[in-house]
Amino acid sequence: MRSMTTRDHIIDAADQLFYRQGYEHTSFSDIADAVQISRGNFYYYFEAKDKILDAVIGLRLANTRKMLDRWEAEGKNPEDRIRGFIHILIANRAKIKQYGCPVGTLCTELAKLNHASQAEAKMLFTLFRTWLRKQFTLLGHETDADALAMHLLARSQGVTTLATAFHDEKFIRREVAQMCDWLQSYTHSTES
Amino acid sequence: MRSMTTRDHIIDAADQLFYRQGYEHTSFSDIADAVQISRGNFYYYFEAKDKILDAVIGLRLANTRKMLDRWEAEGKNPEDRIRGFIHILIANRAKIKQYGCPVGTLCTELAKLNHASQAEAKMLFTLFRTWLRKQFTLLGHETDADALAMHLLARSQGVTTLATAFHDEKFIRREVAQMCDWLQSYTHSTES
DNA sequence: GACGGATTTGGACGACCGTCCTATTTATCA
DNA sequence: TGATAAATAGGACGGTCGTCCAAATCCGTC
Repeated sequence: MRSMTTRDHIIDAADQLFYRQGYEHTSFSDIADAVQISRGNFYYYFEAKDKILDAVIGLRLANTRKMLDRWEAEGKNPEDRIRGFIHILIANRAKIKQYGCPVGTLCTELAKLNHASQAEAKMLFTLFRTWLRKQFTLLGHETDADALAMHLLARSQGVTTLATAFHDEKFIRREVAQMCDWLQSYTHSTES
Repeated sequence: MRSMTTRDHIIDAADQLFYRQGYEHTSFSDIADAVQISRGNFYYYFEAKDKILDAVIGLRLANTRKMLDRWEAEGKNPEDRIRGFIHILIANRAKIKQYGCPVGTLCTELAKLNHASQAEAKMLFTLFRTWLRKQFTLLGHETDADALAMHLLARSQGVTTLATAFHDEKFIRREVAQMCDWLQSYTHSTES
């Protein structure tokens, strides 16, 4: 269907604009300009702005799930997979320096707007949390797997916030190395 | 001067509203309602919205400096002082759960708006960074004092982001305890 | 009590917002 | 090809935004 294509284009454009400019600061005109459709045509696909946000979150959830599944398939062992997670900071360092983490910044913005879709956005975090918890469980840390997952998530989030504020790429690399060390010490300390 | 009082009231109200709702999402009407003045009176004190933001940042800078000076005077030793920094997470846990960190969220928002006052907002982070660096230097970690300061800042920021997303107070306490452990291991490992 | 500057008021302004509506174009298929 | 539906265009709408301004009010001073 061609309509699906247009709809997807809208969601894609909104996804990027919400990330770069924030949800509220992005207007219909911004999205319409990016997709090259008229502003009015918009309501043929979405009845309100909130619905686009929900669609964008849905897209991100789907993409995140796909990515985590891929990591699950490609990573040789839990340690490698977690290291893969840590390294998104480096892979996305350019965008992170400019706009921060797409998940963290969206959740923070929605919290300030007291927006109805906070729960859906939080689900993005939950996806990573659950996945990381699983990896730590596989590493033999059943009892504190969730705490370790949250700890790693927090470390990553903190790095993105400061990297954005200071536009510091070396800082990202340094912290990533430290997180990998932390991970390694954790995986080996229980092996011995 | 009575005019100073009104001006200060405006800045105070804007400070709180910017924190709770975000800068862009806060309108002149919101501030005027909070201060109980007419919307038009606003421009007698500030020629544009940007100027209020600058004033708010200036207020936060002054308050932060005062706080850091107080910590400097009250803390018995560098370790105690850093522990004091870590514990703001617990002292402000209620607000953090709702709105995140005032510094981090402002910097992130301004980055997305590509706002001219990004540098001033970043200075808030620099204040903490410099202060922490000094404490770590006093602890005998001259060479990596700045890296340790940034590390601790990042850890704190990450905790605030996740605490806001998950509204989890226990998580804050757990991470604070961990950060204190981390600090302690750092202070004692070089003493021996 | 009258003057004059400081302060405050409330509304006007243009611009943009999200939303909605009605033509018009495009595609589908009997 | 003509009828029908899907898709698009573009402007109208009410509201709110930041901004500006002229009039009204306050208040210390002579």
